[in-house]
Amino acid sequence: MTDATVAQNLKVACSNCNLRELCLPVGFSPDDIDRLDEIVKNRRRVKQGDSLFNDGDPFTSLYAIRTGFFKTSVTTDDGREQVTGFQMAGEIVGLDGIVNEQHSCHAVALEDAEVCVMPFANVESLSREFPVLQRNVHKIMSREIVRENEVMMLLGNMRSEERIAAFLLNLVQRLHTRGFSKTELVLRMSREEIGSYLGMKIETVSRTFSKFSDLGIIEIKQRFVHIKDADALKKICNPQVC
Amino acid sequence: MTDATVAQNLKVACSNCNLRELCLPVGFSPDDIDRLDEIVKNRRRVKQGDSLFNDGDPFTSLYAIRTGFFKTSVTTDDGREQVTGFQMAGEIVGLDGIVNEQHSCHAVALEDAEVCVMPFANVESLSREFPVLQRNVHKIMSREIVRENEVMMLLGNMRSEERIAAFLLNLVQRLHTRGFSKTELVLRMSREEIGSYLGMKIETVSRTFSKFSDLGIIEIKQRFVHIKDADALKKICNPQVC
DNA sequence: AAAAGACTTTGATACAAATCAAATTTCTTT
DNA sequence: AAAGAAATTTGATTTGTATCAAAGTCTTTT
Repeated sequence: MTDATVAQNLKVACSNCNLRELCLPVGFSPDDIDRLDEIVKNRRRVKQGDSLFNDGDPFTSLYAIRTGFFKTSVTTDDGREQVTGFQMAGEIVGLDGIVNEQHSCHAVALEDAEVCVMPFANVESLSREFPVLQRNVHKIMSREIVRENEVMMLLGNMRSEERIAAFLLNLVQRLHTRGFSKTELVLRMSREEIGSYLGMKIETVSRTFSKFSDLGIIEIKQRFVHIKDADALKKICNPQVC
Repeated sequence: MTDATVAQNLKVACSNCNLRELCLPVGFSPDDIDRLDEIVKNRRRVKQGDSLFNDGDPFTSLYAIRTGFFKTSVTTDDGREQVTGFQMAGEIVGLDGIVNEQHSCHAVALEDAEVCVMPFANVESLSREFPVLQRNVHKIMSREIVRENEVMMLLGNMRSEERIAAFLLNLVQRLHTRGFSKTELVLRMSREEIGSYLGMKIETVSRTFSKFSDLGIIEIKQRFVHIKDADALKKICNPQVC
């Protein structure tokens, strides 16, 4: 362990982390709250473009994102990439590694990031002790399953305009939960990565953004997006109902 | 509780269930194995075409499939259905319900089925007591996340022939694990349901089967499939490598 | 500040799969 | 066993998105 890591350890404390409500359970009793800090071993910085873990890496820990933005992706043997998700502060990555004790996807930082390293052995032992933490871990995994169900619906049933609309609404909603604007956002990922996530080619992503812009639904300048008409986006996602 | 349910309770015993290795952890000590039986409250029969649970139903239990075959699906407000998976004996359904304490998908029996009802409260309390069970529950959820990642790859990146090839190989592999043939299977789902799962229309599913049949890769008669050339299917899934 | 490189947008064309349509086969009901 | 309904297959045509191509914009390097 380097001196830098040791120094960081002093700061590691879930008990007064401002993200706690996002990533850990509420309802811990005041007496037990300090025990929660055992869950995090240390923090780790990941530079933009670097991997937090790769397909095939041995699984040891889950990672709670403190700052920064990640993508996760799977790749075929012949080199095709499918982005499986974009993760932001307060979200957990690494759940894919539990089943085979090794990771089956890549997690790459899309901007400089810092994560809390939670050795899975700690997560499991504390979960046995604290039912509220156990329930939280189960909910996090279940949430991921439900999210992926929704992505399957996007990929299997929706046309490209619906996919982009749903994507923008989802991003801005999650950012809003974190205190950011309801209407403005900065895309941390490239058009290519958006396309990979949504099963579209880069040109189609670009054309769809342009179309929404022409229709006055959004303003878009590079990676900056202003959602001018969220209702229109909702209508596009869900044509019959709205 | 009806008399029928009571009678069934007498038979419910994970400790000598022939599916135990599929659905529950190995490595339980002989002393503890009986405790495992507490996890199942009772069994429930589900007729072909009936729902085990529906979107919106309150979540109380996970279900281990004893016999029969299920599909799970999500639906949009405007009525589009996306099949999210097909489940067979030894597999667990209901994980989607944990996060919001209500189900977000439907589970429908594709043939007469019987499931073990595992109240989630029991699963959680026994998990706290038995680390090997806790680990198993985590693995089951992680496996589902990894499976959905693979489906995202199918839907986002693969063409229809690749999807069908991967689908057939996956089904026959899971059946083989359960002691069935490596080369012959009976599809329990309609062409429509296959198409919904794979993001294809029924006509494309049919054409793709016909093409594989013409190429001598499979024989197909209605729902019966004989895989004559598994290597060819693997080659189709993964063109560069094989 | 110029040059090089990466990323994005826009246009023209091609193609895989969807849609529309009809025939065939299988299953269900009487 | 016949009639009707449902599911599946096959054919013809359309269409949404991919592909190919080129121009434009932004970022990084020298």
